[in-house]
Amino acid sequence: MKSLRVRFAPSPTGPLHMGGVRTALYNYLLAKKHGGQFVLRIEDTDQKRFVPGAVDYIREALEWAGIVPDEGYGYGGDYGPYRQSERKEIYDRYIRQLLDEGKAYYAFDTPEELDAARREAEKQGRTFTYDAATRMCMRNALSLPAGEVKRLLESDAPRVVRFKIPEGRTLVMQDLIRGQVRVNTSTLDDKVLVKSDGLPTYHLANIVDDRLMEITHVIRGEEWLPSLPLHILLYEAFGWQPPQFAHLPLILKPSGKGKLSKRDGDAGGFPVFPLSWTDPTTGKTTQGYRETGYLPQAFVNMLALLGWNPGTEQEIFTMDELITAFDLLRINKSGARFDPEKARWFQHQHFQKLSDDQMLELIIPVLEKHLQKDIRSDAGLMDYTRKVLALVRERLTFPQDFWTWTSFFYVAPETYAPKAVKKQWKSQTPEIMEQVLAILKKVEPWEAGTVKQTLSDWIGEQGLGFGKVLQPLRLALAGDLKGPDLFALMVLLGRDETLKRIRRALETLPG
RNA sequence: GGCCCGGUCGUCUAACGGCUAGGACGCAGGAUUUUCAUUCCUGUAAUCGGGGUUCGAUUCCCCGUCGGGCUGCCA
Repeated sequence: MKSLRVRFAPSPTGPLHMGGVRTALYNYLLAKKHGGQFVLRIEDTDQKRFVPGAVDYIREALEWAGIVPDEGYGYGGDYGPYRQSERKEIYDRYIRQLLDEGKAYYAFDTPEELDAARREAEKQGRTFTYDAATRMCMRNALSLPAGEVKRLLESDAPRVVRFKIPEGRTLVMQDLIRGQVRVNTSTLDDKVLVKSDGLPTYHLANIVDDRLMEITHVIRGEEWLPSLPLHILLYEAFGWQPPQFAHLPLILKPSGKGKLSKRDGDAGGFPVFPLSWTDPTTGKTTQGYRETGYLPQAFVNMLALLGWNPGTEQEIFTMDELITAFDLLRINKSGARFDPEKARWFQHQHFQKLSDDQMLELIIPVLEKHLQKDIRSDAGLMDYTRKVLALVRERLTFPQDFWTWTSFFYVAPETYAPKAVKKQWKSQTPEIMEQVLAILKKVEPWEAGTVKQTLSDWIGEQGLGFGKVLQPLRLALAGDLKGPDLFALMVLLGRDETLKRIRRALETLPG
């Protein structure tokens, strides 16, 4: 049995967008599910749009997400080269064949002439199409006298090769996601197959490569659906059996109209790229999911469920579980609006699945950044951090959250949240704190249980109410009215530090 | 404009032509807690419109409408 082969074929015109990662992911999942191969091919036939660094970005992004190609550019394989700019001779051979068989023809119209034709048609309220109805009025090998064509071909006159679309046929095509798609070939135009620079356009290169690389399933974005008839016709022109096609729905903006773009991320404060990207011309950096703190498994899980569902109520998946559950037929037909809130939720779920040690590993760099010192070599600090982490781990979504919840475990507060002070530091508070100070000085042993018991008993005796004592105490220790268990905080800080912080609050805050 | 593809809670989605249209995110309320957060419970809210086919339509067909894509010597 022939093995299933799929490919992801991005164009290196910039950073890979999350929609591109999803396309790669679906290809990968299908390949892994059926023991097939996932191929990475670089479609760089447009040299004008080539962006340095984009190819490396694509590979790094895929690897980060765990979508590792089995073969392709940078991964080896028997079907190379996997970069279209290195395959010109191959395309030349196939285009020669179409030319010889009269299925394609040379055209000499300049960009200016084509522009003029388009404007002219527009004036009459139509759209210009280079097709059976108009091609005899243009300058090409079909309309010009043979001698003139010969002269032009021998000169250095720019020329392109166009595909001669057969007229008046109804094409009935099969799409794995959409079912039957019908199109009449008369609505198609004679697409350029080879540009004046001698390189093929996407359409020709794509068909030839998919054939030569023995691709069995083409899974790509819906924006390619309009060119499916052309591709089918090309396979037919070569006498080849086309692969199976699946056109994925688009990822749409969280709100408003249209498909998700870089701008939406800037405006909505969420990433649209897997990794950060620095534009080589402007030098501007755009944050990626990785740098925002997303776990690759969360990113992948979120992406997988955007347009696909397992048919069960399971939402949290590992890559292996996705591979098992994945099915092309359960991909939706309609575009999916991206929801940044749900992305956060996936991240929270996956972050919580981490072991204490895994979480610690991610938190250490955050801590090092804030404390400006090496943590790993300080066994005491490592041990302390483990204890702090245990207190706050369930409220973390991103590694960076650790510091916002625990800075006061490491650094004494220098200021106190004004709103909290106003609400909890009343006129009788200093007096209460003085007594708390006295009690804490002699509590033995310095353990959460005893401290809590002693303080609670005292509060009961005084008839004060927990809030009146514990809230200002928290304020003194943490600088704000938030955080984990107060007694755990005191024990971890140690008696000296606890007393010190209370005294400082008494000196600083209004008496 | 032309061609093509879509339309179930605000969002992601489930539902052999047959239960009260289910789940998740979000939001609201409640419980727990010394606080914030987490967690748990409850609530919230949908089949685009009109025609058909059928005993019965979210589901099938047609029309309209809305949304999206394409309409380059880009991919």
